[in-house]
Amino acid sequence: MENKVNFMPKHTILLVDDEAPIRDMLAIALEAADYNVLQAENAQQAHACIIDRHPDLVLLDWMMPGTTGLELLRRLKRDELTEKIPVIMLTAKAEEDSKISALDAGADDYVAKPFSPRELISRVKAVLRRIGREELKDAIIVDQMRFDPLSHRVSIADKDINLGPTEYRMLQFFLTHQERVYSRDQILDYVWGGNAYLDERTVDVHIRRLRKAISVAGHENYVQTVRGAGYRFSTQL
Amino acid sequence: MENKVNFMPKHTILLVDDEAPIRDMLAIALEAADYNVLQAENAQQAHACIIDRHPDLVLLDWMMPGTTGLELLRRLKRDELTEKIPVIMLTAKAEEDSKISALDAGADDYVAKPFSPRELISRVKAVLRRIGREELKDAIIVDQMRFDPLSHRVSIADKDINLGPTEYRMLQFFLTHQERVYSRDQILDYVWGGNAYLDERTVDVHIRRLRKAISVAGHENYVQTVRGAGYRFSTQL
DNA sequence: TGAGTTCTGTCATATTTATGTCATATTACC
DNA sequence: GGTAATATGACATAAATATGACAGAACTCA
Repeated sequence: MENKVNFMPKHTILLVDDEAPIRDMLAIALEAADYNVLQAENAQQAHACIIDRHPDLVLLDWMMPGTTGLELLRRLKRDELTEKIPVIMLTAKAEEDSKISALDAGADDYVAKPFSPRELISRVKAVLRRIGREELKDAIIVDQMRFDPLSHRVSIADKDINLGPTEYRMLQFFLTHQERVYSRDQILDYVWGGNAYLDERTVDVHIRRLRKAISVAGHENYVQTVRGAGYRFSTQL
Repeated sequence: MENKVNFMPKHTILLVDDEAPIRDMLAIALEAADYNVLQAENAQQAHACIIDRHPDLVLLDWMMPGTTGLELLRRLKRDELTEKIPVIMLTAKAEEDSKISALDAGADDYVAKPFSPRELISRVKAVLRRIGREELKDAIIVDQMRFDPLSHRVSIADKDINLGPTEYRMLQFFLTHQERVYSRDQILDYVWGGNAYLDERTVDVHIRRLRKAISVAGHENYVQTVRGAGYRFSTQL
């Protein structure tokens, strides 16, 4: 059955396990559940990948040669850049010890092998749901503009604004990353997701569409062009 | 002879315990008290069952091999989908510790073994009464529409509306979760129950059926399409 | 039991809306 | 004024959603 996804951000999941067959098996299951899957076979690769690609969730094997999963987990939670990325630990046995240390170290959940792909996916879903909830809960208000992720509504001066999906994501990105310039490249990465190979000029067009849409009471001026560098959302005009 | 249910639907109770004899004993008692009983012998089964069948209440044994009852309880309370399902913990000893952790973790009540079936059932009743009162029983009124779960009736402008079972559940879901977008996936989860392998487009069709059914005095406009995200029930047009 | 009815999920098709690219205009900066 | 960067409008195409039809399940009621 073709399960076409609507075009909401496919979630990206990084799978870290030293055994290739297990990785492949899980990757297939996850892809069937419509996630983007990245793979790493050791902690170094995994760390690089996390920095690089910002996966939405990490599935981390407990036992690995070299740096163990637990150490990687600790490292992730120590770094501000990565601490928010949810991690599900995969443990070989239902050892009380590992469970406790994993949760202590900040894992969001753990799954004891052997587990069924279905169970894993329902855990993944649950964690993403929970994280998503915490992150996007609050409405963001700037001047007269109200951005409400829960109801997926944007209004300015109490009047609803109609945004296309891309403009919506773009605005959300800007609102959560104000006062900072982003290159077209970065914007493509964040708003379109890592693997979109698009013309950089496309960003310009969507910037224009966004500006047009929020042109009420001068709110378009918050989306600022930074010549030679990119764009910035700033309340300082 | 089928004993026709009076207008109150039977409550469904999930019984989680690793010892089959105890499960059977309790199941008999609960069925005698006119509940539907589901059973699970470990946390995994239980979790799948909860996602799948949405029981009205869970009776959860404290000690089980593998994932313990407490962990399952925590997991349930962390996930929005399941956090509202009331849980009564069953513990082997009247340890103050477990009592406290259980209630801390969000259990609704606590019964120490050994207990009499009668006692258990009165606890179950009490919890259901409490929860039920908070949740299900009041009619919901939106504009001219009246949704009455007790009589299982929906009317608009005093005229009865005919809904299929799925549309009824969908409307109930929307009415209890207004002003918020839900993806097709989430709607499938909530309205159909966890593991329905259905095409996402099916949601569209039922949305259309629901809209058609409530197309009186413009009430269909409250069911709103949010392009790229899902659907929303909102009284703000 | 079986005929009649309602309900469901899936398709194929229509309709609406969004996307990305271009060609061209405009702007900022030297 | 010249040049490179950005803005803008138009447009073909792609994508998402709406709709109508249909066949098989499930349910009703003799």
